[in-house]
Amino acid sequence: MDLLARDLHQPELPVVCRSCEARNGGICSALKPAQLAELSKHSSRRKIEAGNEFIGQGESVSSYSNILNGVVKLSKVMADGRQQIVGLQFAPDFMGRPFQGESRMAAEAATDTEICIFPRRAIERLIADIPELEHQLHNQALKELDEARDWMLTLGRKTAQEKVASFLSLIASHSDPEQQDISSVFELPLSRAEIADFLGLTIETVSRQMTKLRKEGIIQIENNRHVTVPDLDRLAFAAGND
Amino acid sequence: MDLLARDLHQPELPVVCRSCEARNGGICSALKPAQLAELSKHSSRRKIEAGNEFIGQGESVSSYSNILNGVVKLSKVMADGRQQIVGLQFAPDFMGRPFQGESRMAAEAATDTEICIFPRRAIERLIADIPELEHQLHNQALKELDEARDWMLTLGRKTAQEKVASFLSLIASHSDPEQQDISSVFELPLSRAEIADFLGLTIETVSRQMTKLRKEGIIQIENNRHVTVPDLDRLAFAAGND
DNA sequence: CGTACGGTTGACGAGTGTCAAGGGTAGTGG
DNA sequence: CCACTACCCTTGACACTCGTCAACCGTACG
Repeated sequence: MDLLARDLHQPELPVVCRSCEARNGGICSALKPAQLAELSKHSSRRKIEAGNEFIGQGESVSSYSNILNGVVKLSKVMADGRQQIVGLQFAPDFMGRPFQGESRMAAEAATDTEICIFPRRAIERLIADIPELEHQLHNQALKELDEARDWMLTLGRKTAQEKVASFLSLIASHSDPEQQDISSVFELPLSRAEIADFLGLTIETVSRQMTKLRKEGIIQIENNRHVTVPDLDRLAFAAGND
Repeated sequence: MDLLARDLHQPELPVVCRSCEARNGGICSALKPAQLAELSKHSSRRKIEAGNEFIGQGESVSSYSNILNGVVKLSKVMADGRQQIVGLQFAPDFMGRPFQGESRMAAEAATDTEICIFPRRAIERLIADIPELEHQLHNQALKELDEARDWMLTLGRKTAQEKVASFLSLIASHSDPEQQDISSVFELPLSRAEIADFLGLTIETVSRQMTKLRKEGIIQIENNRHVTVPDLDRLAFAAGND
């Protein structure tokens, strides 16, 4: 509400940005309207269907983007096919690796996703001009570093059941920003195979642990993807977060 | 040589910094002599013995530091005592988490270590003034993020033998900057217990895999800590890096 | 000489992976 | 409307890697 009002008083704000879901949380919040206008001239929206890989591992990257909605998975693959998801990104995260031409992992839309694409050159010019922008990107990098290290603990030291519970906790925390006090209801953005690749397990083990959590009453499952968590504290406990 | 010559032509360079091992690689390389002089007024050197924990998990942090020499391990502990090392830092890495008062992990000297300490306020003032400094820190964060994600693949998808070989490869790559083409000789900075905590294994499994690599001729071991790798390519292959 | 500590080795068992079969649902075509 | 297929998920039986428990070794140190 407040934000819409502000928009009315800033008629110079680019039209395409006015209704942007990511403008207030993403990197664009570091930009002044004039700068946003300049950037928006070079940017474009794009819808990506679930399952679509839009950056390949080892591929050269000529653009950056903001996630407007949806979930993107970042994954690494070994030569023999073993795969590990090394990060999930949600709106309004920034994607792309400043100061590096080549991606060290693949990016794939886990759900239907919409992104706002900026050419590489435009972003790098802006970074040079606007310290606040680099500050924003730095903070996002630090956030992702924290998440990666938390997940290292999960991968290295937790049991299969704790891993699955940790994953469900993670998704729950990204689903219900408002009523995540006690219970939570959400759609899983990943298939069982993807969850396995995120947790360093097999499909079968993920499935068994989901069943076990269900039988213990910690979660309810409908349609494989729709999950209800009646008591988030119990789930956190099952995840090993005492 | 060249750098020493430059120092002679910049007499305003702080005395304590002139012989600093980290000055040309660490964050200090982003500073002009005058800024370095200002910062050095508030900085101090400190030696830390191996095994000494100097930042506790959940502790508030009032200072940042550069590693001058030695190896520092960053680790997380679960409530029941399970532990995971989430990063190793070598000279001239910067330590400390900008824009966050509390550490989410513990920092402990793995070997005898020397660091250069800066008060929190001084660094944060400098960051605000010098965009290049934030750029430097941003780059270090991105480097650590890459390393963390590489390690996620190791933790989630590699076998015990591949994990141990990966660890040895990592150490080798940080030991012999000059002759790491074919073979490598180095001292392990971590005990078996610490290696286990880094790899998400037990001491016994690490020990067994070391023995196995030794019997296969991929490594030679003396005194538990002294390791020789006759063929780094073979080690990389054993680590799953084809 | 005794103790402490870190590392190795062996025997055994638990947890997770592998392989295989089967169930549920959606989409397709007759 | 009903096969028929394809896909994802679940479940079971079994195997194997890795963890657990215990004994032992070598070195450092008092």
